[in-house]
Amino acid sequence: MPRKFSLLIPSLLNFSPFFPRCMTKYQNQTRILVAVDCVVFGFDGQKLKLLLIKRGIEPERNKWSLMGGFVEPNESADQAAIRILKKLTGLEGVYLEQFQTYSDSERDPIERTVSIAYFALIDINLYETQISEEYHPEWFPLNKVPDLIFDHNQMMAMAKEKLRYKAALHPILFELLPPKFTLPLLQSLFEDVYETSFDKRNFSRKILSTGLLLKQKDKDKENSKKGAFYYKLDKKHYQKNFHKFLHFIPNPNGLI
Amino acid sequence: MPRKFSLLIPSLLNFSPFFPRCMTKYQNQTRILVAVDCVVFGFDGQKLKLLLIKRGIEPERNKWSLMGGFVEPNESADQAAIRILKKLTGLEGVYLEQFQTYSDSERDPIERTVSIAYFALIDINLYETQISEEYHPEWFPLNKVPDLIFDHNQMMAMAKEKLRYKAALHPILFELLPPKFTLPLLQSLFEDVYETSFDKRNFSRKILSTGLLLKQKDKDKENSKKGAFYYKLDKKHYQKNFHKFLHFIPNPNGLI
DNA sequence: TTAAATAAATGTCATTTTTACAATTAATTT
DNA sequence: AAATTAATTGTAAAAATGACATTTATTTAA
Repeated sequence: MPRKFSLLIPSLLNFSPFFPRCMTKYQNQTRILVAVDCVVFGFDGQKLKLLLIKRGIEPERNKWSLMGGFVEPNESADQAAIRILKKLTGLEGVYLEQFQTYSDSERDPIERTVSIAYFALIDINLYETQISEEYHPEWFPLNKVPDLIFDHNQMMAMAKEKLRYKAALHPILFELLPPKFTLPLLQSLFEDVYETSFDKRNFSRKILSTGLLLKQKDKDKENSKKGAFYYKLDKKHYQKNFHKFLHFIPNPNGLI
Repeated sequence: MPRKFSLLIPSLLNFSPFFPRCMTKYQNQTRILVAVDCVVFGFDGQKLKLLLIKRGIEPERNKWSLMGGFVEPNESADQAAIRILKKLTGLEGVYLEQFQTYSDSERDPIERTVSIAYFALIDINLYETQISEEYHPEWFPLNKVPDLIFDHNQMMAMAKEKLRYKAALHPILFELLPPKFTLPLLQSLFEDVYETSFDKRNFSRKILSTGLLLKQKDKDKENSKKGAFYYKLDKKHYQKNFHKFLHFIPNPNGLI
């Protein structure tokens, strides 16, 4: 005969005014530290990069890690992730998505901690280094990410996988670009994310057929003689169609 | 100047043998109850259904809820979900997927609890009622699910969404069927999941083109005069191609 | 036994989407 | 004015999709 679930048995004793305040209402249950960790992606025009911080203290001194922190008493994990991301990058309103919760009982050697992992996509141009010098953050290209603490390697690998998966179907990679961008830049971003190359003609046809982009009248003249037209996201169309399957990568098998 | 993250500051005091055992190593942090909740799907041949349990005690007595329980000291959330699912259904080795962690500080009125939500797909034929009579479980068709406790309505809605999303791209709905099934049965499952109807010819062409199904020599004679051939999953092909995009639902927009 | 009824199985054509592939254009540099 | 560079654009074949009806196997009723 299985034990009843404790979830179903809150202690009625707690309603007594004489009951010590430090006792909580579900009895005989283990309370666990809950943290969030953020896998922060950025794109510098050449490579997809990850923002990491360096631990200044023991244990694991000088090892790199994802940016994280504990969930505080009156905030949700989403709010904690937003707070932590702001602390690291100075940015608010960035694309942030919860992708997996890590709960192995041994994952943090100091004390058991459940970590709710998020990935963030930021416009790297808006990132200002000085804001978080305290944490010695650095950007690493994905193929040069150092060994990370705890299970952060695994988190990073899964975040990358989720990014590839989602970007094949939904217009999330635009979150990594500045408000005005060119098609060649967009293509190089996709190519770096999927570690492959696409045919220019097919790529632009696919992208433009979504109707998400508005061609601008001015060009980027920095990167070529001819110059490439800028595009902007059609914000309304973008928000409306974000959750639709857009199939940016028609046949992503083998790439994901 | 922002405070340092506590994650980075484990207390060295803990290494002292004189330090009280009840103190933990990350100081001044709030520990929180961590639970898992399972959204259990089954298909009875007609309708997609959800397995719910009825609370026998206050508060929220007589209200329905998802099956859940606290994560225990030496288990991961995955292990907790497996344990709880076995307690409810008697089944092991079922398809189980973590889909979202709910952490609103007010989500459980008794005491703050973070819940890691899973959805499970089971072959309803293997489910044996008597195993968990303790919880008064019942199957509900998706359109007749009663009001649930806490944020379980939200969990259920998101689980349904994730199921639809994933089933459009990957062969997960087979997990709801017995080892031998007919194409008409499979189609009625897809139709119920997406609340729509598909053309028989196009549906079977699409399904068979994946190469996942092996036609059997015998027929199901229960549901029609002519009888419909049984199919089985090609296990090797299934495992190999599970994560590929198979596009079962070619244009799922509007359905998801 | 024959006919009627039922649901399963199957095929084709038009349309759309995808893939593969190369020439032209705009601007700068020599 | 010619050469260079990278952006822009088009087309045809192949594959996938969507729309649509007839044939087949079997049981039941006449």
